[in-house]
Amino acid sequence: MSVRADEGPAPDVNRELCPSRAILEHVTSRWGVLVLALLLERTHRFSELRRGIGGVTEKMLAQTLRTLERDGLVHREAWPVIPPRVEYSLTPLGRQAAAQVWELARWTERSVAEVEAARAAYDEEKLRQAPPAGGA
Amino acid sequence: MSVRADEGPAPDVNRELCPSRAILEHVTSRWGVLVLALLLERTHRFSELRRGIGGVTEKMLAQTLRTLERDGLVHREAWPVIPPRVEYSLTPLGRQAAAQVWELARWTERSVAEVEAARAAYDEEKLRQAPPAGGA
DNA sequence: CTGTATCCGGTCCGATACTG
DNA sequence: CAGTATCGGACCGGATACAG
Repeated sequence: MSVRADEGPAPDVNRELCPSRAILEHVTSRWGVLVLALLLERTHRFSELRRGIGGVTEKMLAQTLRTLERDGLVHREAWPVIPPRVEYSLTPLGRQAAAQVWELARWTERSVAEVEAARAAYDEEKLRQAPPAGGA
Repeated sequence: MSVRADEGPAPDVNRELCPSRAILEHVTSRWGVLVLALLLERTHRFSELRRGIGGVTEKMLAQTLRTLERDGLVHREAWPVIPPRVEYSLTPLGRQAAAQVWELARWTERSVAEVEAARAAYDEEKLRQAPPAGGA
């Protein structure tokens, strides 16, 4: 089984300065993932996102939304009313991104138990190899 | 169209302390992505990975490899010979992870042009809205 | 309600030197 | 060849205060 089927020459994975690095970091950023996931369901207001994501500060949410908006993944629509009303939604490109990170997030969720088991085994093995004097 | 078809209640996207967050950051980390991509092709030695990934320091490569190994994604095999020989490969779980991040990386590569166009449009719009005095 | 500006502590990461 | 130890700067991100 090869993931790299005949789908072209593939990304320039060896280029650390590749522009796709920035995009990847935006969509997989701590709050970026959660924002995309929420917007995948439906349009949300700023405060709805804030409540929907526990623990995010206004600064980071605004910053995350700006970045995703600038990348053309999120659409921002503001009504000139008092109090202000701003709604965020996904662009078509953003829906693609959200779908990808969503799949990755789902894989991660599915694998949590297996990963934690691997960590426990790794840590125990390290302990056996490095007994703290008197381990005999 | 909904990405969230009937596939269960979905990940706890609203839990920022979710253990899957750490896993996600490991596999999408700067060097993690590149390591997984290279190992997706075949087994590599430490120095091969170092050369294959331009710009990575020994420290970061070793750190990345150990993290992925501890998570059960990468298998490390060392021969007790002089000079030392260590080979890294993907575990079955690691192959799943690599496939996912590979897909995401490919989407990112495909979207670079569109994203950059969006950025240019965004920046120009911002300039038009914030003329630096005398813009008329 | 929807943001922006500032301060500041923690963390990451690169450079360097050293070890088995 | 395959790492580890340490240091120091850069940057991320949280808290707070303030603005439209």
